[in-house]
Amino acid sequence: MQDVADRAGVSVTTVSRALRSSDLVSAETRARVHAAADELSFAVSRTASSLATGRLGRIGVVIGGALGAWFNGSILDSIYATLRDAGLELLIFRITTDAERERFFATLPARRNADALIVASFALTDAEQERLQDLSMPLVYLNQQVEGAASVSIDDVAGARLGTRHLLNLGHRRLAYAHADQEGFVYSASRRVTGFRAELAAAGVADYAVLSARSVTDGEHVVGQLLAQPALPTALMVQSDELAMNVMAALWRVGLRTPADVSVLGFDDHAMAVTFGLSTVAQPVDVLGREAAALAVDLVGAAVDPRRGADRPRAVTVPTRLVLRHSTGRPAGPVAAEAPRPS
Amino acid sequence: MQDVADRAGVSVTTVSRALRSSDLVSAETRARVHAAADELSFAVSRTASSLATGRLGRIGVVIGGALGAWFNGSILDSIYATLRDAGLELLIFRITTDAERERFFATLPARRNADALIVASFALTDAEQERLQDLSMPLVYLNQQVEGAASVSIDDVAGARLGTRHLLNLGHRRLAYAHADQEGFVYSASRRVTGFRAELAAAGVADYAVLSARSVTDGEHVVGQLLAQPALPTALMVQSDELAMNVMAALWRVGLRTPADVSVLGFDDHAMAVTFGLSTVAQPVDVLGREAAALAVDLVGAAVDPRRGADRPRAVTVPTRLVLRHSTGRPAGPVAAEAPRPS
DNA sequence: CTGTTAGCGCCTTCAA
DNA sequence: TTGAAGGCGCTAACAG
Repeated sequence: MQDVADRAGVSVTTVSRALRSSDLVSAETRARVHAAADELSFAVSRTASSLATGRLGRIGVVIGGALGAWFNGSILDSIYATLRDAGLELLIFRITTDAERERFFATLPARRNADALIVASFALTDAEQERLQDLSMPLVYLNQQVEGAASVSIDDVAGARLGTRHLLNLGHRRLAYAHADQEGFVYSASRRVTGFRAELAAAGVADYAVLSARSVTDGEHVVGQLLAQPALPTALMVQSDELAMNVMAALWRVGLRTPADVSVLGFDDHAMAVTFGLSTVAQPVDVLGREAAALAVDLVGAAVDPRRGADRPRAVTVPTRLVLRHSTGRPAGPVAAEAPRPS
Repeated sequence: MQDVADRAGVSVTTVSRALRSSDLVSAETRARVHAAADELSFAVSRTASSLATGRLGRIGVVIGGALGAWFNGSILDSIYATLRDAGLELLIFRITTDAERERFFATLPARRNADALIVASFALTDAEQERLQDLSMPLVYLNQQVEGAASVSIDDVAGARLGTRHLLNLGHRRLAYAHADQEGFVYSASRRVTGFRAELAAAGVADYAVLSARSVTDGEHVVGQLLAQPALPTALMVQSDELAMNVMAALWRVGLRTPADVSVLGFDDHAMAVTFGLSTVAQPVDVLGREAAALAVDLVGAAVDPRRGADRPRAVTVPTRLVLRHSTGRPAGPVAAEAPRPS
């Protein structure tokens, strides 16, 4: 910075101000400084300014599971975009194993290393939540409600009801719900089955089964259980698109067609859902990420300037919506369904 | 740090050393310091140490396209894991639009903000490459060869030949290759078609077509062109799994079965390929990411301590391999193919 | 093995 | 509108 100052014939202070486009610098001086900086292709060291200002300019995101997983990748995309617009960096804390989890909460590497933390779809224990409070830094929870903390989430119950209602409206009266055993630390969409049950109860339909898979990839097992029912359900709601697609593929393999033989409805709106024509309850990941990031940015701002504290609601709920493609249709009956089928 | 020092009854210097587990501190002192640090739940500020040491402890990754895209997400996963083991952070520079691209190369935000840069599957112009050289920081290219720079990549030509040979070995003599128009700045696997052609030439097979899609999602268009051939090709090699899956789905929709009517072979080994039984030429993303990160770490080390310069080869090539599932089989003939089919 | 002394590069008073 | 001085928290010589 000293060299820029020399070249522009001003002091470092002025360079600092000019580069941050402070209005305490005359337009002319500012131009001169910028020119000098360009010629020297000088860039301010974020590290040094962080040290001086006490603000890191960085928001941490705690992610459970692989970054390549659909939800994680998508959410990172929208968080990234929002932070970037705010001139902030994204710092990822990925947690994939129990060991990593323990280590994260033991050492809290985010301490003094980010201005705020977004906890993305990661089911925390009470102890872990408290531990995070100790960080005494702004916290935003994503798809997880925490007493007194800022959060952004979808309403899983409402979403599942929405989907179930669709199946009901199509005329299905013998249904099933499939979910994957939760993998421990990753956020579990377990409230969805509650919505499924509630909607059926409200409609007076009691003929349904709840099936489970060992993993999100285990469509076979779901189909196995489906076939074991006294009478084959005509519609199946699945906890996530990923599992739903595995179920669809398994269904096709045993010669069952969707939706002619069984309707399949997913949840999420996974990138590949379009490809295979999976109808689904869409979760607006882009909105989720954007809102969470915006909240984090706000909270950081509020921490600096307490006057603008409550700009934004602290707990926002983002609506889900139904996306109809080709995997749901009327149950087979006197008049055969005519929706396009994959086989 | 001062408070830890007070509590442990030593100087800040000693605290600093103890916390970095320097062997210049007695075991006893170190224990005392660690105890004090724990009690105060103190964490070293990376920002401050960066400023003092001149090393950022951070590796930048330039990524073209969405973080949620399969390749990007997967590569980030393996890079992350390797960096984390080395105690380094990951800083993402995502570039999705031309505007972002220009801005990135104009401002070079990575300058003074990362110790090294990994350029992931992002086709750079010569001017852009030079611009990066100006950064004078260690550079590692991923799936892109740059004169004199470190790189990690697969051999696209060899991979495509491998896949083509498989189709040939199955008995196919009328083939097609499908690719998506490159999206401009994202890395293009255009060398793959070269491998396809070369292998066919070597086998003396001249009966083939090259089809193109407008996007990676546009399976319909590929199928349209496929059906327009004088005689339906019995096997189709596709540039990427994502496009291949869209093609498969389109094929099924028009009533063509894989592999009974046409074999489909992808390239990548996308996470969803298993689900839909897509045979493919696997690209080992985990190895790619790990090697690239390791190379970056080495180069940073070498920059500090020039003695250990050439530990690791500067241009590594990672082998692809064939993964056979259910989308490829013998062409229909006197004896019908019996591989499982999705319909 | 431990402490003292100087910065790292920037930003924020305070003065001019 | 500009500059000078001091300090952010840590680490790297240099002593001892």
